[in-house]
Amino acid sequence: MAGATELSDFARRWSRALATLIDGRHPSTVRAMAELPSKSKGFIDWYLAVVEAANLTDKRYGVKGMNVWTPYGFLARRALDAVMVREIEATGSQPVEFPTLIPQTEFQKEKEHIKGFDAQVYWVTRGGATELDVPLVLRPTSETAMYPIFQLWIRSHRDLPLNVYQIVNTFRYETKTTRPFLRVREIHFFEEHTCQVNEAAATARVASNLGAFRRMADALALPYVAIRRPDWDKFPGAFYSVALDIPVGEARTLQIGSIHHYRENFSRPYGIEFETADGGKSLVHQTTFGLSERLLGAVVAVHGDDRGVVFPPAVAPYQVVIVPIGGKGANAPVESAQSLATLLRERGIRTHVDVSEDRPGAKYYHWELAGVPVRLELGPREAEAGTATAVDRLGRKSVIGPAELGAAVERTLDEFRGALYEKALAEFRSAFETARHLDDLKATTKVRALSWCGQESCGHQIEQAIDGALLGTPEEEFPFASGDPGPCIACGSSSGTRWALAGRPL
RNA sequence: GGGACUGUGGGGUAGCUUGGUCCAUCCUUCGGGGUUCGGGACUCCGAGACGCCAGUUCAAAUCUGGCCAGUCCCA
Repeated sequence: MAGATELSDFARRWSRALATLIDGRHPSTVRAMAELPSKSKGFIDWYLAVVEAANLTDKRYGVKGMNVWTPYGFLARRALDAVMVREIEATGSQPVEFPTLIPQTEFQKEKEHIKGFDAQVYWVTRGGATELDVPLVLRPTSETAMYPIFQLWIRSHRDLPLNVYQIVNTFRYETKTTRPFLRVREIHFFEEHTCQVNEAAATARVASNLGAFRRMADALALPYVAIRRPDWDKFPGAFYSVALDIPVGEARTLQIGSIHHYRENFSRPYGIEFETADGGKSLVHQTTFGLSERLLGAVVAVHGDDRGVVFPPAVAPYQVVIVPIGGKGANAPVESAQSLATLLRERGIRTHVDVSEDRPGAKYYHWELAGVPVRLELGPREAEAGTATAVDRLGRKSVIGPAELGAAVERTLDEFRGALYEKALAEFRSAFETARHLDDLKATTKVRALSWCGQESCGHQIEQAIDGALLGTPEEEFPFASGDPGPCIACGSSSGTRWALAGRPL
């Protein structure tokens, strides 16, 4: 009984939310207004409150790790998808979509891979009342779905490279605590899979992916570090893995993406072979590149503040909100606001006019919580003069117009993205510190750059000391890891040492 | 997998120790009216909850058991 009531209430709420989207009223509802905890006082409490208060997600769905994408959250996700699609297609990748279910027989072909995922796959074992002869896996990732087909698609070196990606939902039975966007059981997953003619070409594809990610992260104003994971922490079945990590919250790190070089590890069991130019046979070398809604969580975690979410323009559901202001006998200039919105939309700027009954101050708080990059205030006199007051989400105020309003708004958005990046970069830099002794790692509040000889036993000593993980060795230039690293922090040996990073993954 | 804890309107809570004063408190939210509008206005009216099932009892939000859901710690 209670269940039925909840469901209809739920349905009512969301049909109302969708209606507000369509008719241009608030798509998000401010919840827990006065009770946003402070980000500095407890990162995870703040994070959970913010994603709900800004109405990016509804986590009341009754299955652990599976949350509802609200209209507002979905718009952000769609914008994020657009960034990923734009950048990956710019590197010559094409969209595909493979089925959700994978036969056990295919899933088992690469033995490291299955060992790595066995504990966290969902199984489909029945169709109706019939037990399936071959149980089906709900894809945790799509190697084993795609590669039998790649084997059919690829016959000659002229079929290479094969660069394809898909954005689909994948499933992992997480046993740890789940968090909206950061750790979920139904993952909104971007995965590129490529087949290359040889190892060097695959290595070049990894580099190309790093470039694509650089551009995605720029759009999101997210500083990050690319790290080659130690052997014991690479993707199951990979030759090597490069992770994209950011520091987050209280001395934690978050992996926001990964790029893997498989060499022939999968093409061998799946028989992905081609005829070379000289008539021989050769196995393809494969790579993958994975991202997810964690990027959205990272955007919230990195840019958000005590007032709420802060969206970089690229993923903001609304890039500009116009607040018409009346008073002292004058009506709010709604018409002017609407025509300004039309002008901005014609330039491709996602614009919303807030014509709700709230007072202006309440609207400001609302849209700040929702993370809108730029607010345009439009009073009666401004409407007459053709100007507007622009305030960005970092609180920087300027008067724009009367000429070139559209261009001025574009510039404001762009400068906002730049300022957001600078702010994030300053915090990013202060999250790292060099460590010279194992003792430096104890109770650290920083991600540590340190010297490591490459031996696994030393790696584990480091992990124990920091109560976290040896993240690996920087794959790209990194300010805290340049010059001679000195002797290994664990064994003191000076031979073969490299800079490495250690931290505590969230 | 082992252990601990927690479930009260949409969100956050008071009440639980010591059963009755509770047709359940306060804040927020939601619907409606008036008034207001350059940083969370005010006011009036209205809506909305004891996770589920059993048990103890004259009487259960409160005690007991089971289930479900969630959180944290350990492996």
